[in-house]
Amino acid sequence: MESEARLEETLGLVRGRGFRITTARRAVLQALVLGGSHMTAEDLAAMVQKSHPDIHLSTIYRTLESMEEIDIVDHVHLGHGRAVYHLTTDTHQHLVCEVCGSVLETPSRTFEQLAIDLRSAYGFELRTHHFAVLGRCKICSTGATPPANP
Amino acid sequence: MESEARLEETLGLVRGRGFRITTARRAVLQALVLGGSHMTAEDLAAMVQKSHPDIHLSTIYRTLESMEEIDIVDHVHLGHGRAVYHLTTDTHQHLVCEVCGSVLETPSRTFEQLAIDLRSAYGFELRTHHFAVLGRCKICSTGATPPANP
DNA sequence: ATCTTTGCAAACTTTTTGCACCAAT
DNA sequence: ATTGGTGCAAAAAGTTTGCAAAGAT
Repeated sequence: MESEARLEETLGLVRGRGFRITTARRAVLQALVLGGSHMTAEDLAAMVQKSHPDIHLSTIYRTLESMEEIDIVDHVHLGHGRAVYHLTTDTHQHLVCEVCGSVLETPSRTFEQLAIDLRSAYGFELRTHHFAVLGRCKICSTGATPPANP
Repeated sequence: MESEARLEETLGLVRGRGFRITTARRAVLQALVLGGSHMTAEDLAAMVQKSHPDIHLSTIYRTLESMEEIDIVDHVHLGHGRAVYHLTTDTHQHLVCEVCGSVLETPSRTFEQLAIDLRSAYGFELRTHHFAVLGRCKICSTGATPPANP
């Protein structure tokens, strides 16, 4: 099983950085491995609590925070408040439809040219996969309300 | 005065859409015209309250909501919670440094190629100037912690 | 044994809402 | 005179924190 190996590898990193391996951390990382890459803290809590009902939401937040410190996890704000979390090994972008809320993934490569442009024009180092791109998905953009974009 | 004209023009749109012109709306739109394009609701409240101390923050939010409905105002989430608001006539992008928080503006044109790519690959209509781009500014990216980006 | 991490409850921040009053048309 | 807008206070929604107890090393 690929995902098992991925979990163990990640746990190795955690230990390597001097952090303890706890039930909560194992469970959260497992949920991140299995659950895809648009999981909110609450999604993760729900998933984790299926097997470990007393792992508290605040523990999820603290775990995520620790994992971000050591670059194992990253989060993205999809626009309307709640953040979504994913393993840093998932390198992709989110295209979020602001009409229907659907999320499309695209490889980071799509943003390479933009990164180059911003670097040369402004010295700005784009952190791809740390922001969501808003717009309208194929279905919603061909519907009644056309995009109000120039 | 250019900004006066801009305010009156905007108020015309408000009236044209069947919305009433109130002291609060005039004041908020004025603040948006004068205050630049990274103003949070609180920033706007502070600005408005200099001359109209009893315009409540909740009124600011409701005004912004109404103005968004009729496409006069748009907002962007800069990552860490609070949203910033701007007139839709300000068409530019925000490059937000996730280390120092500074905000750089870039013309929408910078994102034209990306918009074209996303449209052809996914049928996704990018809404430029509705998202913030996170990364590290020139100063912060040459400092101690290098960007963790491939 | 030590020092991290957790559970809980409570605080916090940003935004939204219910309701009675006020004001623009 | 109507009906839409506002002030206030209180509720949501999402996240963070203080503290004492539990758990990993």
